[in-house]
Amino acid sequence: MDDILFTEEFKTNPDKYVLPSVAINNVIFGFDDNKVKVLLLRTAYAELWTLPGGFVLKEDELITAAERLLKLFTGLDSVYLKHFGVFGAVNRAEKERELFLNDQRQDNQLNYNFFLQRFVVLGYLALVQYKQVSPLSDDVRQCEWFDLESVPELTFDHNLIIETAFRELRFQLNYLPIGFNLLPEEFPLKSLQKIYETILGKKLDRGNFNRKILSYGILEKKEKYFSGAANKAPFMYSFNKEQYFNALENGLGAF
Amino acid sequence: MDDILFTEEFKTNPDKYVLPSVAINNVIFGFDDNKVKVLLLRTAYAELWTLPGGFVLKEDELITAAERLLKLFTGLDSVYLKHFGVFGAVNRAEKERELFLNDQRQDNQLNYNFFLQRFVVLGYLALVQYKQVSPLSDDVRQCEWFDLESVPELTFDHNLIIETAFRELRFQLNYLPIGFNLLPEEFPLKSLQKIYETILGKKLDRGNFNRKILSYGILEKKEKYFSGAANKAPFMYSFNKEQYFNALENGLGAF
DNA sequence: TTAATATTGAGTCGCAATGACTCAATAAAT
DNA sequence: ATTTATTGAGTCATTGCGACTCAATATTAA
Repeated sequence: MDDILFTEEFKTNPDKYVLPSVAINNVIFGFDDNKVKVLLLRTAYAELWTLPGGFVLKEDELITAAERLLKLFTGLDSVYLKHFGVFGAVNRAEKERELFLNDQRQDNQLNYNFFLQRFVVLGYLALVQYKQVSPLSDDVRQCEWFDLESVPELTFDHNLIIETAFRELRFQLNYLPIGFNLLPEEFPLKSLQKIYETILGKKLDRGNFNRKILSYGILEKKEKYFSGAANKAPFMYSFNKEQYFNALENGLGAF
Repeated sequence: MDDILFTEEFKTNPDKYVLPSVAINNVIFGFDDNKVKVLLLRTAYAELWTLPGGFVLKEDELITAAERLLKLFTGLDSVYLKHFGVFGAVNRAEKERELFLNDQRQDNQLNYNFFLQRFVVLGYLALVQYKQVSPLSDDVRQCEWFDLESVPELTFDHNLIIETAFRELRFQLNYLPIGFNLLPEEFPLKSLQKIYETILGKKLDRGNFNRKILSYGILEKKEKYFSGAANKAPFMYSFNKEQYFNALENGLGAF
């Protein structure tokens, strides 16, 4: 249970339950409306938004901890989740030190002392299907999707963490299950193309893109249609899971 | 100073000086005699070898801690050094738990309790010029180069850490300053080719390799010669640092 | 002096992939 | 009927790559 974090017992005795000075932050990417999205969390203590995150319970494997947090904030399990970097700058809590000074409410102090410690943050990158996520929303915490291009100023060094995660995403574009994890079960080819275009930051030629992506033999054409627009309905496709992961091993070649 | 680690004061009070439950291990790669080498450390407490490593002093940046350790074990600073993974499995100290039980010397016990804690290890990968390294050797600790293919069983999960580092090395071959950091200032083209062949695990055609590597315009031909063998002396080359790092940004294309 | 050895330069050849195109047929909504 | 975007099926020139060959050169050892 993550919610040990919100008990009095944890606040007075955190090192009994979690690995000291180690924290986890998840950069959760989604894709919708032709834009890369990232899931952020409204903090209780300030106007700043923050990355969903938490700590490693003593009995948890690292990846288990990351999965537990992902589940907490999105409701999902078994999605793509991968460590991509560490963040432990000495001064990464400077901003918070000031913010907390301005909030003298007694019952927050214990928490503040805990959060102002120096942590080594393990960054985990998640790729999820936008529509499947139920962003956490309870009395204290609310999650919301943001366009990657309009992420506001965040707590700690979280802006840096997101930048790093996205650079990793771009770098590994041909080695990560990008489409597979970001798109729903069935999708038109253009959606996949848009993902590549967005991440690469450049336009791709439809014919060439289709020629190439289909040549891998990882897609299956469906008979179903998508409707609603004033044009011919595009064919839907789905990934052949087995062949897809097979092909990823060797990389999909560069776009 | 790293050697705080060897004082009584540190042994009784480690959390005062270093970040608790965080450790660093360096996988230090060199290249000599057409083989990839890795620097290992003889442990005081057992026959097993181990990866050079240590802890993060409270005032250290993470990379500073990794650099400090690299310096301690190799005598070098300012080489290529990069985080490549975390290792924090719950059971990663199982092997040591048994080993330590067999050594009941009183003055080792404090140390043992410290090392048997659960740590999250930050893996750093270093590329160094083999000949420039002065492997640490003092009363307690001795470093030695091992061929990557004949690394013995190591402490903890260090074999896994090395495997992961090498996979990263191969994966990033065209994006890392491989040759630049592994080779001496001047070298014959064949040496560079051998590095690529060794890391990729396959033979490359000389003509094609030279054609490609020279096409990047990152190498400068020197007039000097290398002698000693019963054949025409090869030309020596050196990297044009500026153009090299420029080209790396975009990757060197795949071999 | 000669033989053995590995480096070097300068190519060829065919194949596959890529990027930039074009043209026309099709289906769906207004 | 008109507008719109999807779709299929191409072309074409360029580039890069892998697998080659052939001959000249420098060096050491016999």
